[in-house]
Amino acid sequence: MRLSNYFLPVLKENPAEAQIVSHRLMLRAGMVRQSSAGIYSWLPLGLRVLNKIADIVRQEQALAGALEMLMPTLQPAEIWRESGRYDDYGKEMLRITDRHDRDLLYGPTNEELITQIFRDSVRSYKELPRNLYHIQWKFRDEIRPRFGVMRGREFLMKDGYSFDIDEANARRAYQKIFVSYLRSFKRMGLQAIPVAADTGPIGGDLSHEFIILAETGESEVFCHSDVLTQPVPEADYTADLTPVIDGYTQHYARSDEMHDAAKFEAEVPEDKRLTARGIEVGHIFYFGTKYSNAMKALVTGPNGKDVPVHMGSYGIGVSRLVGGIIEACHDDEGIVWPWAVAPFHIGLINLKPGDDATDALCEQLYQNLTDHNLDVLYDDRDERAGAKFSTMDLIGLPWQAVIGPRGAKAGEVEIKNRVTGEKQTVALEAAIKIMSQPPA
RNA sequence: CGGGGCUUGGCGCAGUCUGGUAGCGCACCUGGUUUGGGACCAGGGGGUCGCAGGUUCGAAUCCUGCAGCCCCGACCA
Repeated sequence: MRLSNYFLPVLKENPAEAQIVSHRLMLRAGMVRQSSAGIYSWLPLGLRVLNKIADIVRQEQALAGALEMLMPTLQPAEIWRESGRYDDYGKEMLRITDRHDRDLLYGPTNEELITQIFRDSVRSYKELPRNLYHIQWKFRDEIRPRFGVMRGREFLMKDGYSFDIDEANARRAYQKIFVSYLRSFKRMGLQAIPVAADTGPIGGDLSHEFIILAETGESEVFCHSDVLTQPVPEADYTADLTPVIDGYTQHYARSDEMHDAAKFEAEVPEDKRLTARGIEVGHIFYFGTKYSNAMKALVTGPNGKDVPVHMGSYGIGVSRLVGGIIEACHDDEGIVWPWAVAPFHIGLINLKPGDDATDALCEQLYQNLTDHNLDVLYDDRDERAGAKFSTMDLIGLPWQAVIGPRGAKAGEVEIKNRVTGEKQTVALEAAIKIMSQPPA
């Protein structure tokens, strides 16, 4: 992509309304614009990151056997009355009336709708297990939206739902998603800590929040530091996952909501106690037959009797992750994107557009990198060098490639590692080779 | 919803106390000089001061009401 053709409205100064770093940087880097409180437009650069995160989620969901679908944002009130949540949900739910005076709502989550779809289509245990998910915009009319996209009212969420014949099978479905979440966050360059979460009226041990560490996080995490060194498993979903899950869950790990100081001190040796702040980016739980009972989602079992299906639901805050990743990955100059979610891999800076040799070498490198399936943002604008450097640092692409008249004459490219700031001057071919890989 | 703060060109702000008809920096446009870390000079365009009402000869400034946004708390991916 040529920057001269792109829409990248960067801000030199910090917008007054943005208090936390990810919000400031997202506005400054031209990723989002606020529409109203907690509601954002995603500009081209921001949308690229959002899509990269969603694609990682998609790939990992597919490996775990989940199927993508797409449900609408607007749902009829009736099914929520069936489950009993229409009244329970309160003011957080945005209610809408159409021209025929029918009650609709902008979905804050999709248990009811997926349960309706499932019950209308599945009759036999032989069609189980199933795991269906979608990535769709949600709306929760938060009392106080804040922190940019981290706590928006409208947000993009991957939400998945599993259907099984009994609790034992549901537990297995839960484990698969547990593993897929560990893998997904890892691929995004994040260290996620699964912490025990409140299971509500269902009880049991099958609810976990996934929290990434960040200074500005809203949650406080208390855990055994060995949780941080647990291996992220291979995507082998035919294996017994229990040992992997136990590796994580055998140690104390809780957020402030569930924290038990006495238990923490009793179970965790002093030198292993980790207390840190974090951001909740995922939440999974098993809720048994809560919705299948209320909404009569029954299947006929092997014995010929109808039984309600056992369900679980699994959420990842896709739009929140954009902010979360920035909270975890930035420095004084701007964002420092992990390779896997970077909007572009490489920022190519032409220091002197109009200079024939410089233009030619830039074009050549741009073409070669693109041919290697790398995403390149080529700054071909007629701007001063300093402005280009600052913009590139701000938007945080993993590699910067700088070509000016000096280098063009020698056929050399200066490449900069955005993570370390380290620069080296190399020949064209070597530059391509180096920048094909994530910076160390 | 409770507490606090803010609202003046695209962005960041001053002016409000002590009413006199709007200013600064950045950005933008034109010309020139510059050109490896957010250039310089000259010229120029753009706001009636969140909205509504009131007081006054006169309101960004005083009064009343409303709205939006931000921060702290209770709630959430």
